[in-house]
Amino acid sequence: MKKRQVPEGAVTRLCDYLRVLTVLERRGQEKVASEEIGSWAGVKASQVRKDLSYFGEFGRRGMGYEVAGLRGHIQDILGVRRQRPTIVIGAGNLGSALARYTGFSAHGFQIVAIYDTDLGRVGQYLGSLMIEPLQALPTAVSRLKVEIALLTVPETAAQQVADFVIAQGVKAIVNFAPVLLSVPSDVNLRNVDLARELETLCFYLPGNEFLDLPPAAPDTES
Amino acid sequence: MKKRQVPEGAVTRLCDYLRVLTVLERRGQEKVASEEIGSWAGVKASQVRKDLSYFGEFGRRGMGYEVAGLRGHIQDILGVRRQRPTIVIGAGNLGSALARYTGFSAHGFQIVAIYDTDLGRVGQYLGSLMIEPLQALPTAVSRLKVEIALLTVPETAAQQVADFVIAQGVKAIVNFAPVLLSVPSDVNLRNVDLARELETLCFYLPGNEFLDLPPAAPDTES
DNA sequence: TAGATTGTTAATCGATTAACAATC
DNA sequence: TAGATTGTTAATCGATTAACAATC
Repeated sequence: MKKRQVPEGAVTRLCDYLRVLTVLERRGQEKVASEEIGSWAGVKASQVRKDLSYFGEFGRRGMGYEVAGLRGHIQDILGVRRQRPTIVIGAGNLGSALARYTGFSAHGFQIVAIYDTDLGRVGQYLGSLMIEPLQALPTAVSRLKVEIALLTVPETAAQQVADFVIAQGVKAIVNFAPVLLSVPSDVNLRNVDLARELETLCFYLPGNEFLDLPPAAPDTES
Repeated sequence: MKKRQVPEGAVTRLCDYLRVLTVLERRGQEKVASEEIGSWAGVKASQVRKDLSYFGEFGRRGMGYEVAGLRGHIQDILGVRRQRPTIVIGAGNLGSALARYTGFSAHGFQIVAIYDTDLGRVGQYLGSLMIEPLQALPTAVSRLKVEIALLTVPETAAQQVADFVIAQGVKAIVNFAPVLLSVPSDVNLRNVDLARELETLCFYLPGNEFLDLPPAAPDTES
Protein backbone atom coordinates (compact mmCIF):
# COMPACT_ATOMS: atom_id res chain seq x y z
CA MET A 1 0.00 0.00 0.00
CA LYS A 2 2.82 2.39 0.87
CA LYS A 3 4.07 2.53 -2.67
CA ARG A 4 6.35 5.43 -3.54
CA GLN A 5 4.76 6.81 -6.66
CA VAL A 6 7.47 9.04 -7.99
CA PRO A 7 11.17 8.56 -7.19
CA GLU A 8 12.62 11.67 -5.59
CA GLY A 9 15.36 11.60 -8.21
CA ALA A 10 12.72 12.18 -10.85
CA VAL A 11 11.56 15.35 -9.10
CA THR A 12 15.03 16.84 -8.78
CA ARG A 13 15.76 16.00 -12.41
CA LEU A 14 12.57 17.80 -13.39
CA CYS A 15 14.19 20.94 -11.99
CA ASP A 16 17.19 20.34 -14.23
CA TYR A 17 14.97 19.87 -17.27
CA LEU A 18 13.25 23.11 -16.36
CA ARG A 19 16.60 24.91 -16.46
CA VAL A 20 17.41 23.40 -19.83
CA LEU A 21 14.06 24.42 -21.25
CA THR A 22 14.43 27.94 -19.89
CA VAL A 23 17.71 28.30 -21.74
CA LEU A 24 16.31 26.83 -24.94
CA GLU A 25 13.25 29.08 -24.79
CA ARG A 26 15.41 32.15 -24.27
CA ARG A 27 17.30 31.12 -27.39
CA GLY A 28 14.07 30.96 -29.33
CA GLN A 29 14.13 27.21 -29.90
CA GLU A 30 10.60 25.82 -30.33
CA LYS A 31 10.95 22.05 -30.43
CA VAL A 32 13.15 19.68 -28.50
CA ALA A 33 13.66 15.91 -28.32
CA SER A 34 14.23 13.92 -25.14
CA GLU A 35 17.68 13.16 -26.54
CA GLU A 36 18.63 16.82 -26.48
CA ILE A 37 17.19 17.54 -23.06
CA GLY A 38 19.05 14.54 -21.72
CA SER A 39 22.39 15.51 -23.17
CA TRP A 40 22.10 18.96 -21.58
CA ALA A 41 21.00 17.61 -18.24
CA GLY A 42 23.52 14.79 -18.26
CA VAL A 43 21.08 11.90 -18.31
CA LYS A 44 19.86 9.35 -20.84
CA ALA A 45 16.99 10.19 -23.15
CA SER A 46 14.98 7.27 -21.80
CA GLN A 47 15.42 8.69 -18.32
CA VAL A 48 13.92 11.98 -19.45
CA ARG A 49 10.92 10.27 -21.00
CA LYS A 50 10.45 8.00 -18.01
CA ASP A 51 10.55 10.94 -15.60
CA LEU A 52 7.97 12.84 -17.60
CA SER A 53 5.76 9.76 -17.94
CA TYR A 54 5.06 9.81 -14.20
CA PHE A 55 3.00 12.94 -14.77
CA GLY A 56 1.43 12.67 -18.17
CA GLU A 57 2.09 12.69 -21.89
CA PHE A 58 3.62 15.94 -22.99
CA GLY A 59 5.21 15.15 -26.35
CA ARG A 60 4.21 14.04 -29.80
CA ARG A 61 5.63 10.85 -31.26
CA GLY A 62 8.00 11.62 -34.08
CA MET A 63 7.95 15.31 -33.22
CA GLY A 64 9.41 15.71 -29.74
CA TYR A 65 8.23 18.34 -27.27
CA GLU A 66 7.24 21.94 -27.65
CA VAL A 67 9.77 23.90 -25.56
CA ALA A 68 7.46 26.51 -24.07
CA GLY A 69 4.68 24.01 -23.53
CA LEU A 70 6.81 21.47 -21.73
CA ARG A 71 8.35 24.20 -19.62
CA GLY A 72 4.90 25.26 -18.49
CA HIS A 73 3.90 21.69 -17.73
CA ILE A 74 6.98 21.15 -15.56
CA GLN A 75 6.30 24.41 -13.74
CA ASP A 76 2.79 23.17 -13.04
CA ILE A 77 4.05 19.80 -11.82
CA LEU A 78 6.51 21.44 -9.45
CA GLY A 79 3.95 24.02 -8.45
CA VAL A 80 6.18 26.98 -9.21
CA ARG A 81 4.10 28.84 -11.71
CA ARG A 82 2.75 31.20 -9.07
CA GLN A 83 4.92 33.07 -6.55
CA ARG A 84 5.20 31.40 -3.14
CA PRO A 85 5.66 33.63 -0.12
CA THR A 86 8.83 32.49 1.65
CA ILE A 87 10.41 33.62 4.90
CA VAL A 88 13.95 33.60 6.26
CA ILE A 89 14.59 32.89 9.95
CA GLY A 90 17.92 34.14 11.24
CA ALA A 91 19.52 37.36 10.02
CA GLY A 92 23.15 36.36 10.34
CA ASN A 93 25.64 36.32 7.47
CA LEU A 94 23.83 33.70 5.45
CA GLY A 95 20.27 34.74 6.26
CA SER A 96 21.03 38.33 5.34
CA ALA A 97 22.56 37.23 2.06
CA LEU A 98 19.50 35.16 1.21
CA ALA A 99 17.15 38.02 2.12
CA ARG A 100 19.04 40.37 -0.18
CA TYR A 101 19.26 37.88 -3.02
CA THR A 102 16.82 38.89 -5.74
CA GLY A 103 17.14 35.79 -7.89
CA PHE A 104 14.59 33.58 -6.16
CA SER A 105 11.56 35.31 -7.59
CA ALA A 106 12.56 34.18 -11.08
CA HIS A 107 11.97 30.65 -9.81
CA GLY A 108 8.70 31.40 -8.05
CA PHE A 109 9.81 32.20 -4.53
CA GLN A 110 9.36 35.61 -3.00
CA ILE A 111 11.11 36.43 0.26
CA VAL A 112 8.45 38.33 2.20
CA ALA A 113 10.01 38.58 5.66
CA ILE A 114 13.12 37.92 7.72
CA TYR A 115 13.22 37.26 11.46
CA ASP A 116 15.77 37.24 14.24
CA THR A 117 15.75 36.97 18.01
CA ASP A 118 18.67 39.35 18.44
CA LEU A 119 17.06 42.69 19.29
CA GLY A 120 20.25 44.41 18.14
CA ARG A 121 19.41 43.30 14.62
CA VAL A 122 15.66 43.74 14.71
CA GLY A 123 14.63 46.92 12.94
CA GLN A 124 17.59 46.97 10.57
CA TYR A 125 16.89 46.87 6.86
CA LEU A 126 18.15 44.31 4.37
CA GLY A 127 17.27 45.73 1.00
CA SER A 128 13.60 46.56 1.38
CA LEU A 129 12.94 44.10 4.19
CA MET A 130 13.06 45.05 7.83
CA ILE A 131 14.32 42.42 10.24
CA GLU A 132 11.42 41.49 12.52
CA PRO A 133 11.38 39.86 15.94
CA LEU A 134 10.59 36.15 15.92
CA GLN A 135 7.43 36.80 17.93
CA ALA A 136 5.97 38.61 14.94
CA LEU A 137 6.13 35.43 12.88
CA PRO A 138 2.79 33.79 13.73
CA THR A 139 0.63 36.63 12.47
CA ALA A 140 2.66 36.98 9.29
CA VAL A 141 2.53 33.27 8.54
CA SER A 142 -1.24 33.14 8.78
CA ARG A 143 -1.82 36.46 7.05
CA LEU A 144 0.53 35.81 4.12
CA LYS A 145 -0.12 32.05 3.98
CA VAL A 146 3.58 31.27 4.21
CA GLU A 147 4.35 27.61 3.59
CA ILE A 148 8.12 27.72 3.17
CA ALA A 149 10.81 28.83 5.63
CA LEU A 150 14.56 29.07 5.19
CA LEU A 151 16.29 28.34 8.49
CA THR A 152 19.63 30.10 8.90
CA VAL A 153 20.02 30.02 12.66
CA PRO A 154 22.95 28.68 14.71
CA GLU A 155 22.98 24.92 15.04
CA THR A 156 22.27 25.12 18.76
CA ALA A 157 18.98 26.91 18.07
CA ALA A 158 17.92 25.06 14.94
CA GLN A 159 15.70 22.34 16.42
CA GLN A 160 13.91 24.73 18.75
CA VAL A 161 13.25 27.27 16.02
CA ALA A 162 12.11 24.53 13.65
CA ASP A 163 9.58 23.34 16.23
CA PHE A 164 8.27 26.86 16.63
CA VAL A 165 7.96 27.50 12.91
CA ILE A 166 6.20 24.18 12.38
CA ALA A 167 3.77 24.97 15.18
CA GLN A 168 2.77 28.08 13.22
CA GLY A 169 1.83 25.94 10.25
CA VAL A 170 4.85 26.12 7.99
CA LYS A 171 4.92 22.97 5.86
CA ALA A 172 8.37 23.09 4.24
CA ILE A 173 11.76 23.93 5.68
CA VAL A 174 15.18 24.35 4.20
CA ASN A 175 17.66 23.92 7.03
CA PHE A 176 21.14 25.41 6.60
CA ALA A 177 22.50 24.40 10.00
CA PRO A 178 24.82 21.39 10.00
CA VAL A 179 22.56 19.35 12.27
CA LEU A 180 20.03 16.59 11.71
CA LEU A 181 16.62 18.00 12.60
CA SER A 182 13.61 15.90 13.44
CA VAL A 183 10.28 17.05 12.09
CA PRO A 184 6.77 15.55 11.82
CA SER A 185 6.17 13.41 8.77
CA ASP A 186 3.81 15.93 7.17
CA VAL A 187 6.52 18.58 7.15
CA ASN A 188 9.01 18.56 4.36
CA LEU A 189 12.59 19.13 5.28
CA ARG A 190 15.60 19.63 3.09
CA ASN A 191 19.08 20.13 4.40
CA VAL A 192 21.53 22.40 2.67
CA ASP A 193 24.58 21.43 4.62
CA LEU A 194 27.61 23.04 3.12
CA ALA A 195 29.99 21.29 5.48
CA ARG A 196 28.64 18.01 4.22
CA GLU A 197 29.07 19.04 0.60
CA LEU A 198 32.66 19.90 1.34
CA GLU A 199 33.30 16.66 3.21
CA THR A 200 31.83 14.64 0.37
CA LEU A 201 33.92 16.55 -2.14
CA CYS A 202 36.97 15.98 0.00
CA PHE A 203 36.46 12.22 -0.12
CA TYR A 204 36.76 12.23 -3.90
CA LEU A 205 39.89 14.38 -3.94
CA PRO A 206 42.83 12.65 -5.64
CA GLY A 207 45.13 11.00 -3.15
CA ASN A 208 42.44 9.58 -0.89
CA GLU A 209 43.63 6.07 -0.13
CA PHE A 210 40.11 4.92 0.71
CA LEU A 211 38.88 5.80 -2.73
CA ASP A 212 38.74 2.89 -5.19
CA LEU A 213 40.27 0.43 -2.76
CA PRO A 214 38.90 -3.11 -3.02
CA PRO A 215 36.12 -3.48 -0.43
CA ALA A 216 37.64 -6.41 1.45
CA ALA A 217 41.12 -7.17 0.13
CA PRO A 218 40.33 -10.05 -2.25
CA ASP A 219 42.72 -12.57 -0.74
CA THR A 220 44.06 -15.54 -2.62
CA GLU A 221 42.70 -18.50 -0.76
CA SER A 222 45.50 -19.97 1.34
CA MET B 1 35.95 -3.24 -14.97
CA LYS B 2 34.36 0.16 -14.34
CA LYS B 3 32.83 -0.98 -11.10
CA ARG B 4 31.67 1.72 -8.71
CA GLN B 5 33.35 0.73 -5.50
CA VAL B 6 31.49 2.83 -3.01
CA PRO B 7 27.99 4.18 -3.57
CA GLU B 8 27.89 7.95 -3.27
CA GLY B 9 25.08 7.58 -0.78
CA ALA B 10 27.45 5.79 1.55
CA VAL B 11 29.85 8.74 1.49
CA THR B 12 27.20 11.32 2.29
CA ARG B 13 25.84 9.13 5.07
CA LEU B 14 29.34 8.92 6.50
CA CYS B 15 29.13 12.68 7.00
CA ASP B 16 25.91 12.17 8.95
CA TYR B 17 27.47 9.50 11.12
CA LEU B 18 30.33 11.90 11.77
CA ARG B 19 27.86 14.48 13.08
CA VAL B 20 26.21 11.91 15.31
CA LEU B 21 29.55 10.80 16.72
CA THR B 22 30.61 14.39 17.33
CA VAL B 23 27.50 14.95 19.42
CA LEU B 24 27.94 11.70 21.32
CA GLU B 25 31.59 12.43 22.01
CA ARG B 26 30.75 15.90 23.28
CA ARG B 27 28.32 14.23 25.68
CA GLY B 28 31.05 11.97 26.93
CA GLN B 29 29.59 8.75 25.56
CA GLU B 30 32.33 6.18 24.89
CA LYS B 31 30.64 3.27 23.13
CA VAL B 32 27.94 3.15 20.51
CA ALA B 33 26.14 0.45 18.54
CA SER B 34 25.20 0.64 14.88
CA GLU B 35 21.59 0.59 16.03
CA GLU B 36 22.02 3.86 17.91
CA ILE B 37 23.98 5.59 15.16
CA GLY B 38 21.31 4.54 12.71
CA SER B 39 18.42 5.84 14.76
CA TRP B 40 20.09 9.23 15.06
CA ALA B 41 20.96 9.41 11.40
CA GLY B 42 17.60 8.10 10.27
CA VAL B 43 18.85 4.90 8.62
CA LYS B 44 18.79 1.18 9.44
CA ALA B 45 21.52 -0.33 11.59
CA SER B 46 22.48 -2.69 8.77
CA GLN B 47 22.93 0.31 6.52
CA VAL B 48 25.39 1.82 8.97
CA ARG B 49 27.40 -1.40 9.17
CA LYS B 50 27.32 -1.88 5.43
CA ASP B 51 28.52 1.67 4.81
CA LEU B 52 31.41 1.25 7.22
CA SER B 53 32.32 -2.14 5.79
CA TYR B 54 33.36 -0.50 2.51
CA PHE B 55 36.33 0.95 4.34
CA GLY B 56 37.34 -1.53 6.99
CA GLU B 57 36.37 -3.12 10.28
CA PHE B 58 36.01 -0.53 12.99
CA GLY B 59 33.90 -2.24 15.65
CA ARG B 60 34.06 -5.21 17.97
CA ARG B 61 31.44 -7.92 17.82
CA GLY B 62 29.24 -7.85 20.85
CA MET B 63 30.70 -4.53 21.93
CA GLY B 64 29.86 -1.96 19.28
CA TYR B 65 32.15 0.90 18.33
CA GLU B 66 34.33 3.22 20.35
CA VAL B 67 32.89 6.70 19.74
CA ALA B 68 36.13 8.67 19.54
CA GLY B 69 37.88 5.94 17.57
CA LEU B 70 35.15 5.62 14.95
CA ARG B 71 34.92 9.36 14.65
CA GLY B 72 38.63 9.52 13.85
CA HIS B 73 38.35 6.70 11.32
CA ILE B 74 35.52 8.47 9.49
CA GLN B 75 37.50 11.70 9.47
CA ASP B 76 40.38 9.80 7.92
CA ILE B 77 38.13 8.20 5.31
CA LEU B 78 36.68 11.56 4.31
CA GLY B 79 40.09 13.17 4.49
CA VAL B 80 38.98 15.93 6.83
CA ARG B 81 41.35 15.40 9.69
CA ARG B 82 43.71 18.12 8.46
CA GLN B 83 42.62 21.62 7.45
CA ARG B 84 42.10 22.12 3.71
CA PRO B 85 42.76 25.53 2.26
CA THR B 86 39.61 26.65 0.47
CA ILE B 87 38.85 29.73 -1.61
CA VAL B 88 35.71 31.67 -2.45
CA ILE B 89 35.22 33.15 -5.90
CA GLY B 90 32.73 35.97 -6.08
CA ALA B 91 32.27 38.49 -3.26
CA GLY B 92 28.56 39.19 -3.70
CA ASN B 93 25.95 38.62 -1.00
CA LEU B 94 26.49 34.90 -0.74
CA GLY B 95 30.26 34.82 -1.25
CA SER B 96 30.74 37.48 1.39
CA ALA B 97 28.60 35.54 3.83
CA LEU B 98 30.61 32.38 3.23
CA ALA B 99 33.90 34.23 3.63
CA ARG B 100 32.75 35.65 6.95
CA TYR B 101 31.38 32.36 8.21
CA THR B 102 33.74 30.91 10.79
CA GLY B 103 32.13 27.52 11.15
CA PHE B 104 33.88 25.72 8.30
CA SER B 105 37.16 25.28 10.11
CA ALA B 106 35.47 23.02 12.65
CA HIS B 107 34.88 20.64 9.73
CA GLY B 108 38.37 20.92 8.27
CA PHE B 109 37.97 23.71 5.75
CA GLN B 110 39.76 27.00 6.08
CA ILE B 111 38.76 29.89 3.84
CA VAL B 112 42.10 31.39 2.85
CA ALA B 113 41.09 33.88 0.17
CA ILE B 114 38.18 35.50 -1.64
CA TYR B 115 38.21 36.87 -5.17
CA ASP B 116 36.12 39.14 -7.33
CA THR B 117 36.43 40.79 -10.70
CA ASP B 118 34.62 43.95 -9.63
CA LEU B 119 37.39 46.43 -8.84
CA GLY B 120 34.94 48.36 -6.68
CA ARG B 121 34.96 45.43 -4.27
CA VAL B 122 38.62 44.48 -4.52
CA GLY B 123 40.53 45.75 -1.50
CA GLN B 124 37.56 45.69 0.85
CA TYR B 125 37.81 43.51 3.93
CA LEU B 126 35.45 40.70 4.93
CA GLY B 127 36.44 39.82 8.45
CA SER B 128 40.18 39.35 8.19
CA LEU B 129 40.19 38.56 4.46
CA MET B 130 40.80 41.18 1.81
CA ILE B 131 38.92 40.74 -1.46
CA GLU B 132 41.52 40.09 -4.16
CA PRO B 133 41.31 40.49 -7.92
CA LEU B 134 40.72 37.27 -9.82
CA GLN B 135 44.09 37.65 -11.56
CA ALA B 136 45.79 37.07 -8.22
CA LEU B 137 44.28 33.59 -8.02
CA PRO B 138 46.90 31.52 -9.90
CA THR B 139 49.80 32.35 -7.59
CA ALA B 140 47.71 31.78 -4.47
CA VAL B 141 46.43 28.44 -5.70
CA SER B 142 49.90 27.10 -6.34
CA ARG B 143 51.45 28.65 -3.25
CA LEU B 144 48.75 27.52 -0.84
CA LYS B 145 48.00 24.24 -2.64
CA VAL B 146 44.30 25.08 -2.86
CA GLU B 147 42.22 22.15 -4.07
CA ILE B 148 38.71 23.39 -3.29
CA ALA B 149 36.86 26.46 -4.58
CA LEU B 150 33.42 27.76 -3.73
CA LEU B 151 31.89 29.45 -6.76
CA THR B 152 29.46 32.23 -5.91
CA VAL B 153 29.44 34.18 -9.15
CA PRO B 154 26.46 35.20 -11.31
CA GLU B 155 25.11 32.41 -13.45
CA THR B 156 26.22 34.14 -16.62
CA ALA B 157 29.85 34.03 -15.48
CA ALA B 158 29.85 30.64 -13.78
CA GLN B 159 31.09 28.43 -16.64
CA GLN B 160 33.84 30.82 -17.63
CA VAL B 161 35.10 31.25 -14.08
CA ALA B 162 34.92 27.50 -13.52
CA ASP B 163 37.11 26.94 -16.57
CA PHE B 164 39.63 29.44 -15.30
CA VAL B 165 39.77 28.00 -11.80
CA ILE B 166 40.16 24.47 -13.16
CA ALA B 167 42.97 25.62 -15.43
CA GLN B 168 44.82 26.73 -12.30
CA GLY B 169 44.65 23.23 -10.87
CA VAL B 170 41.65 23.33 -8.56
CA LYS B 171 40.24 19.82 -8.29
CA ALA B 172 36.93 20.34 -6.49
CA ILE B 173 34.23 22.95 -6.98
CA VAL B 174 31.05 23.76 -5.16
CA ASN B 175 28.87 25.72 -7.56
CA PHE B 176 26.15 27.93 -6.12
CA ALA B 177 24.87 29.31 -9.41
CA PRO B 178 21.64 27.77 -10.69
CA VAL B 179 23.23 26.48 -13.88
CA LEU B 180 24.51 23.11 -15.03
CA LEU B 181 28.28 23.44 -15.42
CA SER B 182 30.42 21.12 -17.49
CA VAL B 183 33.79 20.16 -16.08
CA PRO B 184 36.49 17.59 -16.93
CA SER B 185 35.97 14.16 -15.40
CA ASP B 186 38.90 14.49 -13.01
CA VAL B 187 37.33 17.56 -11.42
CA ASN B 188 34.73 17.04 -8.77
CA LEU B 189 31.71 19.26 -8.94
CA ARG B 190 28.86 19.62 -6.51
CA ASN B 191 25.95 21.92 -7.05
CA VAL B 192 24.31 23.75 -4.19
CA ASP B 193 21.31 25.02 -6.04
CA LEU B 194 18.94 26.66 -3.65
CA ALA B 195 16.34 27.32 -6.31
CA ARG B 196 16.29 23.60 -7.00
CA GLU B 197 15.89 22.76 -3.32
CA LEU B 198 12.95 25.11 -3.16
CA GLU B 199 11.39 23.71 -6.31
CA THR B 200 11.72 20.16 -5.02
CA LEU B 201 10.23 21.17 -1.69
CA CYS B 202 7.40 22.88 -3.51
CA PHE B 203 6.51 19.67 -5.31
CA TYR B 204 5.88 17.91 -2.02
CA LEU B 205 3.73 20.71 -0.60
CA PRO B 206 0.23 19.54 0.28
CA GLY B 207 -2.25 20.32 -2.44
CA ASN B 208 -0.06 19.35 -5.37
CA GLU B 209 -2.34 17.41 -7.65
CA PHE B 210 0.58 15.63 -9.30
CA LEU B 211 1.73 14.18 -6.02
CA ASP B 212 0.53 10.62 -5.34
CA LEU B 213 -1.51 10.44 -8.50
CA PRO B 214 -1.55 7.00 -10.13
CA PRO B 215 1.17 6.95 -12.80
CA ALA B 216 -1.06 6.12 -15.74
CA ALA B 217 -4.72 6.19 -14.64
CA PRO B 218 -5.29 2.45 -14.10
CA ASP B 219 -8.26 2.11 -16.37
CA THR B 220 -10.81 -0.65 -16.10
CA GLU B 221 -10.45 -2.52 -19.35
CA SER B 222 -13.39 -1.61 -21.53
C1' DT C 1 28.60 -19.68 29.19
C1' DA C 2 24.76 -16.65 27.39
C1' DG C 3 23.78 -12.29 25.39
C1' DA C 4 25.02 -8.80 22.35
C1' DT C 5 26.48 -6.99 18.22
C1' DT C 6 29.51 -7.04 14.47
C1' DG C 7 30.84 -7.98 9.42
C1' DT C 8 29.17 -10.17 5.45
C1' DT C 9 26.37 -12.91 2.48
C1' DA C 10 22.04 -13.53 0.25
C1' DA C 11 17.36 -11.78 -0.70
C1' DT C 12 14.70 -7.92 -1.70
C1' DC C 13 13.60 -3.88 -3.48
C1' DG C 14 13.59 0.05 -6.48
C1' DA C 15 15.53 2.79 -10.04
C1' DT C 16 17.77 3.08 -14.54
C1' DT C 17 18.26 1.60 -19.13
C1' DA C 18 17.20 -0.79 -23.39
C1' DA C 19 14.01 -2.13 -26.56
C1' DC C 20 10.02 -1.60 -29.25
C1' DA C 21 5.28 -0.97 -30.64
C1' DA C 22 2.57 3.13 -31.35
C1' DT C 23 2.09 7.08 -34.06
C1' DC C 24 3.17 11.69 -35.69
C1' DT D 1 5.07 6.24 -47.16
C1' DA D 2 9.59 6.32 -44.53
C1' DG D 3 11.91 8.41 -40.75
C1' DA D 4 11.72 10.11 -36.28
C1' DT D 5 10.66 10.01 -31.66
C1' DT D 6 7.45 9.20 -28.14
C1' DG D 7 5.37 6.44 -24.12
C1' DT D 8 5.73 2.12 -21.95
C1' DT D 9 7.06 -2.52 -21.02
C1' DA D 10 10.62 -5.67 -19.85
C1' DA D 11 15.50 -6.44 -18.64
C1' DT D 12 19.26 -4.85 -16.11
C1' DC D 13 21.57 -2.96 -12.69
C1' DG D 14 22.71 -1.32 -8.14
C1' DA D 15 21.54 -0.22 -3.53
C1' DT D 16 19.11 -1.40 0.72
C1' DT D 17 17.66 -4.69 3.99
C1' DA D 18 17.35 -9.06 6.37
C1' DA D 19 19.49 -12.82 8.11
C1' DC D 20 23.09 -15.18 10.31
C1' DA D 21 27.59 -17.09 11.38
C1' DA D 22 31.52 -15.21 13.78
C1' DT D 23 33.09 -13.61 18.01
C1' DC D 24 33.57 -10.37 21.79
